[in-house]
Amino acid sequence: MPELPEVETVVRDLRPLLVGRAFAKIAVGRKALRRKWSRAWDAQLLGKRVGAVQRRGKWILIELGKPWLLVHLGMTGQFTVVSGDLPREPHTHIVMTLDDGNELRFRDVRRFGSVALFSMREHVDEHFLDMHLGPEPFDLGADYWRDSLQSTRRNLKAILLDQTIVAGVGNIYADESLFEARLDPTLLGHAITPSQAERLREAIIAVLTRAIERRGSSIRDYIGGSGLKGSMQDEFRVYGRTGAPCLCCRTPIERMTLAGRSTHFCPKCQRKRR
DNA sequence: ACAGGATCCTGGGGGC
DNA sequence: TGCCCCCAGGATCCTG
Repeated sequence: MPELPEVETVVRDLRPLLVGRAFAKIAVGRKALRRKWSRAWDAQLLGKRVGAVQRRGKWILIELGKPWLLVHLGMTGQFTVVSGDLPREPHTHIVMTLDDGNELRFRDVRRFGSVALFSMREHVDEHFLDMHLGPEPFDLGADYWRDSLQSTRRNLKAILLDQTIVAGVGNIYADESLFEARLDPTLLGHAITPSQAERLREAIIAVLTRAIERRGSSIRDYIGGSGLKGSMQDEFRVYGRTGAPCLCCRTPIERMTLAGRSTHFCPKCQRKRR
């Protein structure tokens, strides 16, 4: 569900509500998330004060002095701070009561998300190294990006979804970026010219930046850290617009499966050229 | 090296 | 109303 813009929005929403707050109480449901909650983490969290809230790729990082909480929203995760008076919605798996009466809640219908505690920041960074998490899209070096594309025979859609090449892009923004760059999603990385690579790099940054300004896309489950929805879904140019006219040339948007994910594109604007 | 499929889950929507 | 099938902002594992 949430890609970089949605995760960034959650982080920006949570930051003012969490920094300086301490955890007074923890309640964890029985159903496991992608990582099982360790009871030992309760004691490590209680009484700790939040020092910082950060994002890396699609990951949320919360500094608690020495320990760090690492959260991934999966497909349907919601991470919000709300008044403790509000009823808990179904599928709320973790509730952390804050010292101001609010609650930090993790809700996730499909439970593809994960929440884990690391005893120190270095362990979080090691975790990212282990998974070979790629650079942030905004820090993508032009040379690194071009070389990454040209050294593989995979198609552009698969490359964009690969978190080890660039972190944070998911199914929606991969499609929107490819349209922005007017590139065919089936083009192979090694066939990309330097100028096409650069166009795609700039397109990713432009699309993600606009999406962050819109607080991300709320299609089904996504809400920000304070419960507000995003509005980027109103500006999709290809994602979810199968059969609808291309906003540039009126050609019906097509849909195909690539890298196991539905892929939306304009067959005319994104046509392969030679 | 890479594509494709299955898996982990739950719920919504469409067709019959 | 019920049932069945397909679909979903992700990531990982296995097969060919």
